Amino acid sequence: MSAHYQLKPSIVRVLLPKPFHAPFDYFVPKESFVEVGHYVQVPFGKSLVWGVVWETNVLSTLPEHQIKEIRSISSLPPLSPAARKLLEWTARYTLAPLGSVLKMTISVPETLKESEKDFLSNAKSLDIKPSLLNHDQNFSATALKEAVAKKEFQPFLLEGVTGSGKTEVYFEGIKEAYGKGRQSLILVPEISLSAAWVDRFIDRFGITPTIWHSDITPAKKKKAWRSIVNGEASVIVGARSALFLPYQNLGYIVVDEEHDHSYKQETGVVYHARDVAVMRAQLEQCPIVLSSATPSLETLYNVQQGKYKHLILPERHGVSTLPSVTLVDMKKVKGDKVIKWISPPLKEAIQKTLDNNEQSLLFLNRRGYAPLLICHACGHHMECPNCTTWLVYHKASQMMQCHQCNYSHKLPSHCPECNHQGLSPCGPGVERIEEEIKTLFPNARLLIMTSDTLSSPKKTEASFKKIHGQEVDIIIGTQVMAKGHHFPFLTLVGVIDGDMSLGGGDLRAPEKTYQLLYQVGGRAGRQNLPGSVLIQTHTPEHPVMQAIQNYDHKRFLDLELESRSALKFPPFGKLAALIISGKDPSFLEKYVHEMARQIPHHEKVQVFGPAPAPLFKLHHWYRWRFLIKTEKEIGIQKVIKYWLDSLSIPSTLKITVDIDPYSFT
DNA sequence: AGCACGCCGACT
DNA sequence: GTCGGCGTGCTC
Repeated sequence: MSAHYQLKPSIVRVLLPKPFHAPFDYFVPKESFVEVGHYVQVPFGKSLVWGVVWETNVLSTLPEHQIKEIRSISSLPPLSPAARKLLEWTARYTLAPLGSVLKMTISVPETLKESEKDFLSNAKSLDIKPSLLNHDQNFSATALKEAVAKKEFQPFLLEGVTGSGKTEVYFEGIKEAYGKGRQSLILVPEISLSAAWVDRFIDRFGITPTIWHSDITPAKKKKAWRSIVNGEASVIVGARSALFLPYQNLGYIVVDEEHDHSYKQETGVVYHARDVAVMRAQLEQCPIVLSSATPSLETLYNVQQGKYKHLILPERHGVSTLPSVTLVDMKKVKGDKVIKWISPPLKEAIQKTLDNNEQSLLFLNRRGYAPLLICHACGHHMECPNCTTWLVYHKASQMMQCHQCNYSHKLPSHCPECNHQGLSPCGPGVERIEEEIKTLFPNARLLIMTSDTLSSPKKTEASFKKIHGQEVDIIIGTQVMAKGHHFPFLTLVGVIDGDMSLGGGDLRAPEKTYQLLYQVGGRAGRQNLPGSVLIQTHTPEHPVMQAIQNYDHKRFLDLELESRSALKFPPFGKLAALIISGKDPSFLEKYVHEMARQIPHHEKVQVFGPAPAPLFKLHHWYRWRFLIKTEKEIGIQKVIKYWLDSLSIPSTLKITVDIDPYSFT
């Protein structure tokens, strides 16, 4: 319709970055023209909000006086069709409101203000050093470069042991995309976006990539967003949230450490960045590389199904070799009264490492001194008032702390229940290991690395400096130090409690344990020093322990696939969790049983529950859970939507849907 | 998500 | 008498 015949102002639908499932209707100002994808500012309630035009030439069902007019239109390039499709797919898949998904794209609304001027382009061209790739690396790199050049959707699994040079291989794809004038997106797990990674990138390409994660400064965020939307940024490195940015011409995606569980967003829009990344690549028609030493079961399955191409780097690049892995059977050493948490073989290995002037790392994924404190007299356990958890005893700070909600109070001198004096710690935390090490090796120089001691980038940097400067003999740490860092003089890794992450009825527990042990073990023996790993375990016969000892990832995955196949768990079926939470426990309990009466019945759908969630009380909220399992061909989202639509959910309760749950808390 | 409206408890 | 707690409902 031409403007000439238009009697009334046209109406468009504008999606707002707020938790609504549908866009809102607005008039287009006279003499103005908007297209789908344009960023527009509209009056909404009492304020002005930036949103995105989702539909044009709309016939509104609303009376005219209820429709307001668009206030301003941004001159920035519109959100691309691929990006819009990605948002719609994500909303459908996760059952999140479309507007909430858009919020991840419009994460810096201030930058849309018209007054914002682009700074003079400071984009520098890549200064690429020639790469020295071995035969296997070269083969893989060529495959990636060809796929980038063809600009077609193709997922790759790039698999190679720690130190095999995966990064150098996927860097080649960046080079190719850059040459074709297309953007590259490298997703990394939050913690591994370290200065070391960026330095490596700069060393190779001579420029600083555009960095994106949740805690860069607002000014940097604005600058990054703007350079991405106008196509100036050529290489973007970011955490999972970087996936929803408004790229103009994405030509290459890498998901580094693709098995890492931090890719799963657990709050707000519950999504798995690896899965969304594959969808984005498909919509953008570009290749995607999933890189890992310990690929996830899902990815391996997709390789087996022929959906992903498999690129393998079989050897460690250079001269270093993989560390030897020894299992220490704790059932056999238990009788020894001398032992607290460090077994004789581990003690011996630490001594040997000290004698060689090399470094040891003791890994225990538990902060504080003891996970629980019990009263001698009445057996009272100190519990968090907000959550269903024990308060962890932190000896250094003399505090009792909840690791779920951060509630804490001073260590009481008497039992709060019976006033008896004498509370005894149960189980170990890193502080307790430190205590034992101090008595065993009084002259060794220790360093504790947990989120408590590495609370700022400065402290983290100082710690790594100490390690590199060989000012430390024994490092005791939780998983914060398990990833991505190079410790050139570290030759021994001791895992205090190898079984720790195996319990808890979580279907991914064995896989998680394997990946964690592999990652931690991978810290040992880089450069020219051979490394060894000692894992203390009560279940040395467990397939996870056997696989770790023999580096037999393949056999382990086959076993896992077999057991998941038998139970029709993902990837052989679909799984979702529904968490219903509320502040009034009796009202909540009544309601979840009401919900149970509305459970949809279908031969290919199973619903388990309601059951109190594993963390029944969290941050003052009570929680119940349903698990939904369906056959593969069933749209699990539709089943859940049908169920939820049949209910009228009281506003005092909150329901969260988790498709493909990873965390079972 | 914000923000306003509205109905009950403890304060100058 | 009012200040303010948060339950409820609406936003084109």
